[in-house]
Amino acid sequence: MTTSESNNLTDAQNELYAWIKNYMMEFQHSPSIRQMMQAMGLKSPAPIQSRLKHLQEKGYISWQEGKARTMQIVDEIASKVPIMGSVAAGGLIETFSDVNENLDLSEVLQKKNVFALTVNGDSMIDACIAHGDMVLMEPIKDYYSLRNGDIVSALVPGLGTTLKYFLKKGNKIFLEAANPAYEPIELELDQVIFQGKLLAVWRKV
Amino acid sequence: MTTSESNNLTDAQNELYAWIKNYMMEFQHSPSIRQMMQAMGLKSPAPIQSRLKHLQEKGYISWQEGKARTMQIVDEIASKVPIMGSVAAGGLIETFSDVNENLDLSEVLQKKNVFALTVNGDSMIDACIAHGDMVLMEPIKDYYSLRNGDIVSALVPGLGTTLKYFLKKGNKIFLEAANPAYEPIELELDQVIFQGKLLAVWRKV
DNA sequence: TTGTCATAAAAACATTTGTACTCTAATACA
DNA sequence: TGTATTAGAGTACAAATGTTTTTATGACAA
Repeated sequence: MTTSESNNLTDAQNELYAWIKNYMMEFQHSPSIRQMMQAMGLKSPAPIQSRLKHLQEKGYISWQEGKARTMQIVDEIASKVPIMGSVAAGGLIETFSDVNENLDLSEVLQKKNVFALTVNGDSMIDACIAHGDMVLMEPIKDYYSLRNGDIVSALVPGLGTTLKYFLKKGNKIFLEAANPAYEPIELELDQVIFQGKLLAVWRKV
Repeated sequence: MTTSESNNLTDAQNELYAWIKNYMMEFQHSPSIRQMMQAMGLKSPAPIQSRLKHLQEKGYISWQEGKARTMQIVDEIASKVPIMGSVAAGGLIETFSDVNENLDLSEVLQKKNVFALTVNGDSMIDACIAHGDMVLMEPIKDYYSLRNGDIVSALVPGLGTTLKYFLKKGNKIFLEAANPAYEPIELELDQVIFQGKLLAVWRKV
């Protein structure tokens, strides 16, 4: 039994596990044993079964016995992460409690036609949106669904696309930065195209 | 053909589609036709076949012909979002280009044992981590893997868990806030337990 | 060597499962 | 009212697939 990784899997098991995760991520369903057989360069399904059994015993995967392509990756996969509690950023009071909630990122991603934009510049820095952040946006179906204070990406012809607070006063529209160094932009409704409304911010360190 | 939703599906198709999405989200694999049949309260697979065909024709799902449980939801599901370009937050220069990259949140989530914490307070505000944000953390296997400048969640016995910059100077460890209003905490190595290292920040609006 | 263990191949088997076909009931429409 | 269309039930079938069994091979320790 040769192991090279720091987990408790053999090389063969590791290779299979990695392949499975990849396949399932790409195709949204489980591969069949014969597919895995081919991918691993084997000529019989038996070795795969054995490896799968080990992976299952060690808690990496599970499946419904006798049912085709019913594997599951046991890991909290995809978009759910356990919330372990809260950290004080200041007060130093809270402690790790084993709250068993999950942060579900897919909640946001499931909306129709969500798209992402890379943030360029620091005009929204006071809203804690920094240069390099990814903002997840929802297409704006209806101008009237916008509320004062929403953060929107707006296309101002001749100027480009910008991320700003939306503010409506009477017939005027103001695009305000969250950084006092930038002046608000005053516009008529027909001078601006609203592309999206901010749903979430994502920053990878 | 009775439709009630705003999309172009019949009620029956809508119900099935919703059920499928749910099933696949929960089990990480495709249901079989007979499972759908039961879930829809039908006694024959034919109607499901027909509904699936319609869902496929309208671009909602796809599958590999003849292969069991190989459905896919066509939507950008789960953790990938198309990156539509960049927005100026300041300069007003960039324009929507149809860059065809994807923001892949799962890249971070795939790491082992990632967990999330709710941020309490404003001591990291200058690092653009605000009260209420969720921080995604990676467990720290090895103290020596920490680099100066990493953001860590640390348990200081008697004080609690806190989110701070990690800084090591000689034998001393400093936990520094990203807010000048807070004093750095000076500690010995054995006075602190490092729980996690910051991978990403998530803020839902 | 000998025996044990794990892995791989090969073949066979039973079940699950997608698909196709026919028939009936319900519905829509002229 | 009658006809066309659609949805559902029932059945049958072939392919895909998980599972089992038997045998062979190589590594390793006694």
